[in-house]
Amino acid sequence: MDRIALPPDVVVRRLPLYARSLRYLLAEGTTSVSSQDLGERINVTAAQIRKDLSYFGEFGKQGIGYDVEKLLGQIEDILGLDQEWPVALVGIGHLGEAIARYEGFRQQGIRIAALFDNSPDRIGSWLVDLPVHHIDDLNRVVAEQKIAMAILAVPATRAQEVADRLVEAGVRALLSYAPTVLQLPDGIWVRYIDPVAILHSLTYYLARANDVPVE
Amino acid sequence: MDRIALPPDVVVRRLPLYARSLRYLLAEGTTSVSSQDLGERINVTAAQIRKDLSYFGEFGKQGIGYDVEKLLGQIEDILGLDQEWPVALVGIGHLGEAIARYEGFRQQGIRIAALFDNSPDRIGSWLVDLPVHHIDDLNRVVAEQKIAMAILAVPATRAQEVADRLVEAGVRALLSYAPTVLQLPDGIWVRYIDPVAILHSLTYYLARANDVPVE
DNA sequence: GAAAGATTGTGAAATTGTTGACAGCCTCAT
DNA sequence: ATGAGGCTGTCAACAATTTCACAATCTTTC
Repeated sequence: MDRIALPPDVVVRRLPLYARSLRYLLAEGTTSVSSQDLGERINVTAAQIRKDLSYFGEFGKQGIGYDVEKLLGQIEDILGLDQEWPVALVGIGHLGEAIARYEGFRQQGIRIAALFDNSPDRIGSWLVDLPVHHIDDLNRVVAEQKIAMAILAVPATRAQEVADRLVEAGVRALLSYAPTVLQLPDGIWVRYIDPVAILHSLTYYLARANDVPVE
Repeated sequence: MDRIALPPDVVVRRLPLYARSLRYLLAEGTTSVSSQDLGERINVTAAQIRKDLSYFGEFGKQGIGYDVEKLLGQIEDILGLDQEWPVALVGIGHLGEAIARYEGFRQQGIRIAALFDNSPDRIGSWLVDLPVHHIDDLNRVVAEQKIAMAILAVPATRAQEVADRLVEAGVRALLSYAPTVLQLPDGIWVRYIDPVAILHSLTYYLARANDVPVE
């Protein structure tokens, strides 16, 4: 059986950017786009786009390019965005609240489906039409709602413990905002969002900008 | 003149993680650590840590490892964290507010120094001891406070325009939360935080988890 | 309906990043 | 003092990723 090579993770991470750009193109009424044009919009080379897509099949037409709507649909299918994904949000502080209120998820196949916290002050309160559950209800709610993905917005000190409980409850993919690296079993996917680390990597270049004259 | 190779950007991005882990070790009272131990904490191989550090000098002792406090100080110096960096925050919606209120920045050399928005409702109001400026005051405030870095928390539709104005005002590094790729001149550093894109890359694996049996 | 122009998909080459492996050094125990 | 054990820094091998470059194919024009 002739199996195509599995796409590397870097490629999988770029697909959502392609999809996003195609959505903008579609909204602008553009019906067709070349790898060149698409690449210029997102600062990626045309060859890279073509190569990336080639991991999944053939989507373009020689001499023409890609049909925007069709390619978007195909990438969304690849990403599993033909269905809506219910997501648990754990940690309802300032950040958790901002995440819960963010409109951008729902429009893109992600539905914040359940909120959790451990503070008695917050449990039982409502936020954007959802009740805040105690974290002890994780197993039940995750099972009931068939939740496979979670967002962690808890303090670093609690992150590992919460992650363990999420995994035990059956969650298989995590997006953590906590500034700590989680130790998780195989088969669980994690990504991190860490603005402090990002800013620290930027200060490196700013601090050195004066040292390194353009020669 | 014997110049050492410039560190690749991947390496610069990892330094803040090393620094963060060293801070935890320091807080735990650990005085010395090997590349092996450090690596296990953050899921990075020992060889990678040693190689990464080698771009910047020699910091360890054979047979012993690294002095936690000293290495932390050295990495912070490399990253330019021996000084405090004032940062402009543009866009004071739910997200901007959560960012402004986040305590994690200040403790790590990043000071949210000025807030900007364009909504008359918000301008003039105060948030964590800072007034919200109109975005037209960008040039003045950025110059006055010697701001070199900014966080964008504006809608995607406004992001390019705001980024252009920031660059014109003299900002040289940007962290954008807007789901769009910015076009900026050379010499300006940008990083993106895009939770939707991240979740979409995770749905790929979840959607395929059933297809791909572990063989 | 033939030629010109555009653009894909893809092997091969080039580049970039990671890991292996070990000489050399340092400390501690005897 | 000397030997054993532990660990760094680095060169070289390896792996992953990106880019090149071009045959194949489609559309448009004349």
